[in-house]
Amino acid sequence: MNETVRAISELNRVIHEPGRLIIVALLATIEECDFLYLLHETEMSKGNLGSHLARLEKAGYVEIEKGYRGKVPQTLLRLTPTGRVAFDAYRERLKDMF
Amino acid sequence: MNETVRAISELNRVIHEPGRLIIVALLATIEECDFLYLLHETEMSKGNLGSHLARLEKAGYVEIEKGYRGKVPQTLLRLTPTGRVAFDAYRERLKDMF
DNA sequence: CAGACTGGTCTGTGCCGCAGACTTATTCCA
DNA sequence: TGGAATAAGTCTGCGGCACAGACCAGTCTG
Repeated sequence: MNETVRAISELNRVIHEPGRLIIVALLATIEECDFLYLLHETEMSKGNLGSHLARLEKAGYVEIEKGYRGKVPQTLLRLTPTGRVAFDAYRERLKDMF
Repeated sequence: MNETVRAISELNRVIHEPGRLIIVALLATIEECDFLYLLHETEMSKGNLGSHLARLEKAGYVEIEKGYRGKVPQTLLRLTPTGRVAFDAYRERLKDMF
């Protein structure tokens, strides 16, 4: 098995999925945002976005903080340190690929 | 929608899937090989490899030529020009991403 | 001629991406 | 003040896909 093959087969599948890759890439640059921002930016459906976020949280890559802005509920999303490490590692593997 | 998001959401899903990405990346460098070479190199199961190849053929990215080596059947795999273009485009998008 | 090897194909299963309906709470407006 | 509209998600169901492994047809080997 050559190095390219190894690099690809070791890609982090949680991050590799385009829907989640978008989320992680966004959070990596903007630090923090709310659900609606992601909803508009990604153009996903609410259901899809919600499930991707749940998956990222389960993996320990994203922190989901449910709170209020005034009386309106608001969910804030942040990349965890673990998530950032995983994302950086993912990008390194991509570079190895080519 | 920012540029990174756009680049990711326009990624070619056929190629993006790691199983097929391995196949395409291999074929891009070695030009031609047979089924068993891929089988060993990728460490996939036969069923999985066969279905990925079928999908790539359907997309017009890989050419599957069934023939014989002596009396033993042999299937040769090649990237089509379309496949090469698609792969190059995929890599360009990845570069745009970061 | 039995058993092993080559070179694949077929079938089944379980997970996952995705959309949209549903929910609860608040605010706007006539 | 009652009803529509909006915010902010959650829940449910469907279809498709990745993947493994059983199966098969032909060939070689002892």
